[in-house]
Parts: sequence; C-alpha cells; structure tokens
Amino acid sequence: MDKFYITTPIYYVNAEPHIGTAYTTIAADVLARFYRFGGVQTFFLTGTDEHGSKIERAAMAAGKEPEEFTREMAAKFSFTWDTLAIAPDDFIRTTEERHKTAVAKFLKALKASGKVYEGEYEGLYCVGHEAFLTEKDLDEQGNCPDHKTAPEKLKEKNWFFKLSDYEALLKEKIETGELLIAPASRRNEILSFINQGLDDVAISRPNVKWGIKLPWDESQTAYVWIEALFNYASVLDYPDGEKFKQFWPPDLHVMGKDILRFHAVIWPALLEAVKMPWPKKIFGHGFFTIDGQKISKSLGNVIDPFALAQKYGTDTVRYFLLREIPFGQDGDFSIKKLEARYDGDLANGLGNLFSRLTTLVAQNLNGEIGEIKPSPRSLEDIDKLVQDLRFHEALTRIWEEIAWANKYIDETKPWEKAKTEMKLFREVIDNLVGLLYEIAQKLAPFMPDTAEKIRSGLSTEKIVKAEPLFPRLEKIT
RNA sequence: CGCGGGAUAGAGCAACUGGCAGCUCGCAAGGCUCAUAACCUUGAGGUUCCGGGUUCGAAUCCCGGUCCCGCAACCA
Repeated sequence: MDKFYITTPIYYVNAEPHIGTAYTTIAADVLARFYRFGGVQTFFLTGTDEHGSKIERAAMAAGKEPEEFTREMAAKFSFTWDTLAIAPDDFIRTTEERHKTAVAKFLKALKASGKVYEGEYEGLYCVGHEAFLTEKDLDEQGNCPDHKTAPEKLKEKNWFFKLSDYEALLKEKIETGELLIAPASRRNEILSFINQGLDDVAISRPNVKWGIKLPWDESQTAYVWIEALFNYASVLDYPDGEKFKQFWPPDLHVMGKDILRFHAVIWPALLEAVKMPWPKKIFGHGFFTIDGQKISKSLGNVIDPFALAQKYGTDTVRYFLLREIPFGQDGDFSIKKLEARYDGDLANGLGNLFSRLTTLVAQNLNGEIGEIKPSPRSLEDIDKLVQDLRFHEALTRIWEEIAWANKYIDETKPWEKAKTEMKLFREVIDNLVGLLYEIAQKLAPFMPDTAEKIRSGLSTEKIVKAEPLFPRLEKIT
C-alpha cells in the first residue's frame, strides 16, 4: 500500500460531541496512526457539517448568528478531539471557502452529467419549523411535537438526482467486492435495500437559506447531505490539487451504522455521475447503549467524552472503547465497565508489569541494561488484526502477552536469580524488556501517551523505578 | 410475510471460513514478595433460548418457534 486516505463523517454541529462521535473518530485515529507508523503516506480527515435549516434553528435558539454558532461548535469538536489525542491531518468545515468552491465545481459537473432534473417533492410541511417533517417526527396525534400543530401537505420544487439509474452498478460493485462494505451484516443490509429499488433523491432545497447555492439556480441551496459528502474531495482541493492527485479515492470511510446508506448508495452514485473513482471500503460500526439504555437527551444519559478523558485519562478512554466492544457490533457503555477495565487491565495488568520490571532493573542492574534485545515472543499477528479493524482482538492479544510476562516473572523468579545467577537474571530481564518494548510499539496507535512512557522509560541510559502508569482510581477521584 | 442484531457459567462478554466451549469479574483453596492490597497456580460453576434436520462432528450451517433490542433513505 502506498497511501492511505481515511475519513470519519463530518459531524453535524447541532449537537455537541458525544461518546458515539468520539468512538468513530478514535477508531479512525488508531488506523491513521497505525499506517503512519508503518511508513504509509496517510491522510486522516475529520470535520464538521454546518449547513441546513436545523443549524439555522439551533443557532437562533442559542441567540446567535449561524456563522458565530458554527464557529464555536466546530472549535468544540476540534478541542475535544485534541484532548482525546486524535490527530487528523486536516479538519474541514463545510462553511469554509475551499469547500464551497469545490462543491460548486462538483455541482456543475453533476448537472453536466445529465443525471439531474427538476421535479416536485410532496411532504408534510410544518409552518412553525418552516421545514418538512417526516412521519416519524410527528407525535401520536400526527402533530408537530414542538408546535402542536398538524403539518400541511405541501409540494415544493426540487432538483433531483437520478439515483435509480445506478441500481445495477451499485449492486454489481458491492457483490464483487470492488466496493467493500463491512461488516458483512451491513453489506447484506445495503444489498437488500438496493434490491428493494432505489428512488431518485432530491439534491436541493428552495427554502433553506443557510447553504450552498446551486450554480444554475440561485433560488435553491444544495441539500446538506449531498453537499456534505463532498467534503471528502474538497479537502484535497478537488479537482486539480496535488493532494487530490495523491490521495483520491478514499481507502476507508468509517462511520456509525445509521449513515451507512448515504455513504454506500448515494455517495458512490454521485461519484459515478461525475466520473470520479469510488471509495474502496466503507465500514459501519455499531451503536452504544448507556447502562443498557438507548442514548437520548431526554433521558439525560449523554456521555461527554471530554469530561471522561479529563477524569480517567485519554488513553483509558481510547483503550476502553476499542477493547470493550467488538468493532462493528453494538455494545454497552458504563462507568462501571470502564472502571473495571481500568483496574483490571490497565493498573493491575500493564501498569503493574511495567513497575515490576523497572524496579527489578533499577535495583539489580543499577538501571543499566545496554541495548534492548529482540522480543522472545512474536506479536506479528496483531498487525493483521488492526488492518482488519478487529481492534478488540488486537488488544486482547496484547494483553495475552502481558499475562505471559507476569507468569514468566513468577516462574523464573528473577529476584532470586539476581542474588545467585546474574547471567540468568540478565537473560530474563532482556526477554522482558524486549517484549515490553514491542508491546509498547503495538500499543502506540491505541494508547500513544502510554506507549511513549514505556518506550522512553526503557530506552534511557539509566532505568529508574517507574511512576505508576495508571494510579489507583481512589487516588485520582 | 419491511430490514437487521441479540439470547453462551452468578454478572458482563468472546469464539473469522463447522473440529476438545473460552475470557474478565466474582466465589473457594493454595503460592509468591520484584510489583500500584498488585502477580501466579488450582478448583467449583454450562442442556451454548426451545424443537427438529444436515454432518464422522454444530454455539457455528438449514427449517420451525419464543423472548429482547435497533433501524425503516428527501430525519445529518
């Protein structure tokens, strides 16, 4: 592989970052770091989606102009990713000029493809919202839940994209694996969705002001989804930029399963229309429940990833999310589980092992070990697991090695050998240092800070007894 | 017959293409003293939701059922 272009979705700024968006972004960051360490030219993108009537309304509710509101929200996302040690190569906002100009070029190309036509959309229009609602939005009486009024049936003029023309092509490319959709259950879901028949989609709105105007019809703005998807190309300076030439197409789009359809159906069809290569792989991960309950604002169980990282540490949050839940499946989040992982895996496991080893070296070798010897254990299989996005298995493998090391220490009793058989003691220590150093390397994409502490702790001239990597929770709470 | 996921030890979960049913926590007994009251060993604990079928062999594949949960595109 000569390059790796990975993206998260751009997050809609009508809500603050939560545990779900953090999960997606951490997973993408782990992969980006993994490939970067492996010497692959890597481009990792995240960002914010800032147009649409919902944003207008959210800004109004906050008593702010959309520009100010979106700027503040984007900063909040960026800051949160920073505290989670997420290091994207770029952060795009759809209100930026570079995005708007790229989208305008894309829309022109789309129009020129002949796949766009004028039509009418009929839907349930709420006067209070000045927007269309879907049946799902309505309350039990069929009224708008916010305004308590019945929506009107209204027709509006839209521009449509002939998505229906791409049914056969989409099906073929997904079936042959030219477009990979993972995990397999999600792929099946998309295929059966396509088999039900695709309707054309509206790509514009006549009544939404906060958006990007259609180049050929300034009375309409581009529908946010259509425009937002294109961020993946606009960030690379589509169509002529150097980055575009180097990194297009995306190697992997990571996202929650809720928005897989947009990425696996509409997005490739749009690209086909303007003759752009398709992304290679699209992965839809699962959802969280919190203590077994669905995440919802009204239940008040929304988890703030920033606060979580503050309290438990960035690496703890990164580790927990990817270790606890098999990537691709739904899972449950709870503080209790996080603390159990912290105590069991991080403090008692990795942290304690590091303490044992550094103390042995400091006490018996005056902290001097010379060159770090190769690991006696092979950890090669872990790379493959990470490439396959099987993060929880990769971490399980690493912890098997930690367990092996603890057992090895107990069986070889180096504290006894240090008194009698110095040569054997050295051998045991060399093995342990070599292994732990390699563990740190495998761990680096997941827990960059911890990995660095271990590596630097072992590669100094004089090793000293380490400070606990993961202090006991009762001491930090 | 809208689509999908789940049901495995007291709890929480794992087991890619069928091959001795595992992990963590908890519980019981023992060991160790290098280590963050950490670590190691052993043990108890299972009808893998139910009923059929395929197979030398099924948690895994097929058929039928029960219960729980999510999603249902112009809602990002």
